[in-house]
Amino acid sequence: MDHVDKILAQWQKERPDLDVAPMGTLGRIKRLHQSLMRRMEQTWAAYGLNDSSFDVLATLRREGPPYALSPSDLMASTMVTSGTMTHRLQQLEKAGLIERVKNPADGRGFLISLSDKGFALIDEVVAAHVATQAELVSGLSDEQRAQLDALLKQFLAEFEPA
Amino acid sequence: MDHVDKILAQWQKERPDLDVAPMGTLGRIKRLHQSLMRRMEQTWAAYGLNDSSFDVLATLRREGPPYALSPSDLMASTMVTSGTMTHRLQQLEKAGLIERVKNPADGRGFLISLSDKGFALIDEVVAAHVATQAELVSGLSDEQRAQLDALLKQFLAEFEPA
DNA sequence: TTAAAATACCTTGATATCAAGGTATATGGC
DNA sequence: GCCATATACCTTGATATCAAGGTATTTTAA
Repeated sequence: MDHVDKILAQWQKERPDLDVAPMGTLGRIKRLHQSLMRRMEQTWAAYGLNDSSFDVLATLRREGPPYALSPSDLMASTMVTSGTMTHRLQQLEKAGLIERVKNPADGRGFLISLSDKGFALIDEVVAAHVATQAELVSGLSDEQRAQLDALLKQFLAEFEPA
Repeated sequence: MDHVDKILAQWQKERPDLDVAPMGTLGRIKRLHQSLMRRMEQTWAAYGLNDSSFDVLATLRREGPPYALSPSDLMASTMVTSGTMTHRLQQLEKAGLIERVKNPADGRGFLISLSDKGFALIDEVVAAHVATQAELVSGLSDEQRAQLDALLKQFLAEFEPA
């Protein structure tokens, strides 16, 4: 009988005409997401980053050499709008973590690349981030996590078709 | 090989020293949350609401008669800060969906209650919301959903101790 | 009784986000 | 070659959120 179960019981009593079982699943995903994000934010904050800035730097880093993508590529990878990406890039450029160069192949666009400082920072932060994540999932056994992965993957496939 | 698998493969190549398995689990929760919220927002928007306003109205509605709670109770139920709740209540009051009365038992505080209009609206919206949720989980069988529920519940228990 | 501490809620200032629309450049059909 | 359309990115305006701090009231305890 956790918090979500209590909410479902309240609805059951007030609106017995509704089948609120799916609300339990989606409610737990929402609350879990919130708790997980809050913990991960702490790690990022320790290095002067947040979800947004980590997201961009990590996307560039894991891309491999030459650690550069266009703003459009970054928008697609991180699932944010162009206005949001513009804002993120301004902050990161101001912090000296990325550099932008005119795209030689397309006069309309730019390429965003990790600065040396940005590369060094993200390489350090991602290690701390992975450690935080390991701690966060430690409440599940390896087998349970594998089972959860499989279910989440199928669920997600509905919304991110290959 | 979904989007998250591709991200893990990139990290595997770039940083083979890190165990990124937990990142898969947490990444799928994040992306799933984002997709699910976007779809639910559409339903709320059709009734002039959003996540925030639905959250408050639904909390009051499922509480049962007299459909009233203090701002502090609402903050605890919805896991937001006092500033956020103040803002939400201002919007809802402006829209005529809630009413606030001085708490007779505690001169420092208020009680927030559903207006007739607010009650009628949330009763209609929650039905549409539940239908949306049923649609969202339709990609999983009942058995898979039950299995997912159990794993999410255990996972969440780590962060929301009874 | 009364002063200190706790509580309830609001205000302020900063950041992140999105939707809609704007400007510059590239591309494709004629 | 040239114009219509598409693309790439930025700007604007609005909303949501939080952290930190403020004011009023209640509770605690000397």
